[in-house]
Amino acid sequence: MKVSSSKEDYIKAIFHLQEEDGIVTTNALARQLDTKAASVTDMLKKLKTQKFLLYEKYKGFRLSPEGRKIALQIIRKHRLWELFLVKKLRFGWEEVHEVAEELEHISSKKLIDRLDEYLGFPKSDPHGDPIPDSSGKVPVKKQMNLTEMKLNIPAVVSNISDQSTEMLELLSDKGLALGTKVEVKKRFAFDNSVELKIKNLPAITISGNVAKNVFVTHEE
Amino acid sequence: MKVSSSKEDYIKAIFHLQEEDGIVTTNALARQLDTKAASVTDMLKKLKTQKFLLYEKYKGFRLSPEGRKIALQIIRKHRLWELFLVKKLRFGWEEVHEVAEELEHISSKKLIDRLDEYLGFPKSDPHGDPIPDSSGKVPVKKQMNLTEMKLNIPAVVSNISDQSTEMLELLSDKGLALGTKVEVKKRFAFDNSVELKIKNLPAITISGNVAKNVFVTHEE
DNA sequence: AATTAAATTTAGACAAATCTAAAAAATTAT
DNA sequence: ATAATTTTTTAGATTTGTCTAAATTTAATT
Ligand SMILES: [Mn+2]
Ligand SMILES: [Mn+2]
Ligand SMILES: [Mn+2]
Ligand SMILES: [Mn+2]
Repeated sequence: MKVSSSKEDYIKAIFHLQEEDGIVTTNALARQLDTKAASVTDMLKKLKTQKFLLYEKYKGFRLSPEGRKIALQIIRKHRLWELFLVKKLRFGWEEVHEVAEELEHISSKKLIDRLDEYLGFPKSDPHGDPIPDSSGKVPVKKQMNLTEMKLNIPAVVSNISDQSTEMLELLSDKGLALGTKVEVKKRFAFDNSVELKIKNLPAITISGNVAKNVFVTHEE
Repeated sequence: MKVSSSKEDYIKAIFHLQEEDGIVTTNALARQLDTKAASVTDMLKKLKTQKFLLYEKYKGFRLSPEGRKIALQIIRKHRLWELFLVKKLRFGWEEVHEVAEELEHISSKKLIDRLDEYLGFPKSDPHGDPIPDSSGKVPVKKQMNLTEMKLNIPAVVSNISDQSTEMLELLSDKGLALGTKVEVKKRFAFDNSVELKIKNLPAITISGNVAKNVFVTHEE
């Protein structure tokens, strides 16, 4: 029972939207997959028939346990390939996604398990996202705030604990948001302030007060 | 101007049949690709429209220069991936073909050139077949099969043209593999069978049928 | 509650790749 | 040179994934 690349992409996108927003809509999925709402509806029906999806028209949908299992396998492959590209083939972390979008559909299970081993059973990909293991279990990713981060390690903003308008305005002005990739370049013990670098932007400095509310993930 | 996986497989198969037999027929192609003659004809028309093929119905066909260029790129990718699987992921040489059949369709040129570099710009794949370089040039290697070898000259097994499971099993049993050093000690004109000596092993005899599928070179 | 707007689904069409069955052309045998 | 056989091509369907335009359902406004 093989799943087409296209179906795999749908399943994966549903999984991600489900994680982020809790609920997934036809339009959101169409936007994500760069396709039309009508095409999405067509595919939802097929995925329902194959039991990857629980779906009742006009009422919404979500992945079945089967679907979830497939999503995690695709995500595992995607992230292992991304790491391979960065670690072994000297790709930049910002250019690997597109290639991994293709590589994730290679079907050999042995290949991906050997790749995992070759990379030393890594816990997270170049963007700091966790890599599900062979059985689909996802390692809990440890978050830390920017005053705790090691220097010069790529990290991704994963959580902002103070979500007051004032804080969000400040972060927005500095170019920091959820998902922003950032590296801590310097830390000043005097006041816990940190100097950050975001790609394509000049270096910025934020106070320790701000830094301790911005959580990031990384690893490996 | 992207070419579908299916078209790439057709182009590659035409290239191989062209090399082996000089001429390619609709039926031979159908057999090779495990499909039907009618499907082949359909595809030939499409490949002609895209100028990858010179084709006149009932008169036969052959790759255009453009088609040949694409074939060599696919073959390059196929063989580099095979070597990667064997050298880096500890796959056996007999199990890589199937996986490479998928990997060869990954489109990133940068990926394949980096892989080439990572593997040290190898000249041949795990089966001893030459790997075209980035520009499509194929390293020439003067090979001869064991029925043509002069007697008592050290040589190295460089290629095995029949890669069926049965053949590989036989060779494995006799102690013959890629890279094995051998000398032809006697040749029997009656049936083209040859007697071989491999270092540290008793002399062995193989039939002319087997011998003509085992190719050797002098250097490396 | 009625109207308007937005989201979702259906109807009908299309391109790609494949198939079966039948027709046409080329080969081989008589 | 005719007839029989093989090879190749066409005709017509099917499957998968996509699209546009129109219809339907749900949600938001007045
Ligand atoms: Mn993908
Ligand atoms: Mn990633
Ligand atoms: Mn292939
Ligand atoms: Mn090979």
